[in-house]
Amino acid sequence: MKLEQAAKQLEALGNPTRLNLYRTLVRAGETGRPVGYLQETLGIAASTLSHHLHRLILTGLVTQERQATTLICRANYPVMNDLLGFLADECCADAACGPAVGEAAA
Amino acid sequence: MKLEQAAKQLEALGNPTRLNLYRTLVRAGETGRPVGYLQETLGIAASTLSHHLHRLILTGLVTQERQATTLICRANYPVMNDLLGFLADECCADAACGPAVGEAAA
DNA sequence: CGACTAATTCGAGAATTTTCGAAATAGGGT
DNA sequence: ACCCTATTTCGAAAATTCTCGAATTAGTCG
Repeated sequence: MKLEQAAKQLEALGNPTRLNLYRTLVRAGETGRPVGYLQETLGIAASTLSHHLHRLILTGLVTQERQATTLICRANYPVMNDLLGFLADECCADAACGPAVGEAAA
Repeated sequence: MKLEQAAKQLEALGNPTRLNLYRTLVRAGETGRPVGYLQETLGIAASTLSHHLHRLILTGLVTQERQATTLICRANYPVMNDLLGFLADECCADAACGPAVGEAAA
């Protein structure tokens, strides 16, 4: 069920620490960021970061790739777009949303 | 701080029951839905619904308006769009997102 | 192979969330 | 004014989350 998955992803993003973490990765782009760098940047315990990272990975929002001794984390853009699509999905079905559907005129 | 607010809204949507509730309202559009209708549709205790509704209202995602004896609930589209904007914000700053930014070529 | 660094897992306590039923409140119509 | 229905608030139990430090695992480089 798609709703369950979307809820899991939203929940994953619905924590200040994790949202901050995720945004850092989104900004980093394809380059990604090593776990250690994130730990210093965010200023949280390594175990706490690992926990949050794990949650983001479980939902598919973040991926990891080994590069020598460090793990590079990256935002998974397609998954994010999917989620955005899900949210925007039924929106505008009744106007009052964006200026691109029915134009109910002002 | 915007991030805190976004996290609160995402957290509000990050619960299956609430996401379901919210989507129902999004689909309903400007018409909105009475609390009682939602309660029957979702099949949860009235007090539980009230609690979830309260959270969505606190974050600004949902609004209520009295209509005689019933309360009409509506999705707050502008707030949702704001949230979507926040998420999509720094995305695409590094390509790999949509087919419309940098085209880093394969 | 040995040692060193990077990161995760374990264990645990405090705080928050989720859910419900019962009781209280709110507002309107008769 | 009174009652009736719609909704919220109260109180409370079970489950989950968040955070940390200590110990462990993973993998690389010499």
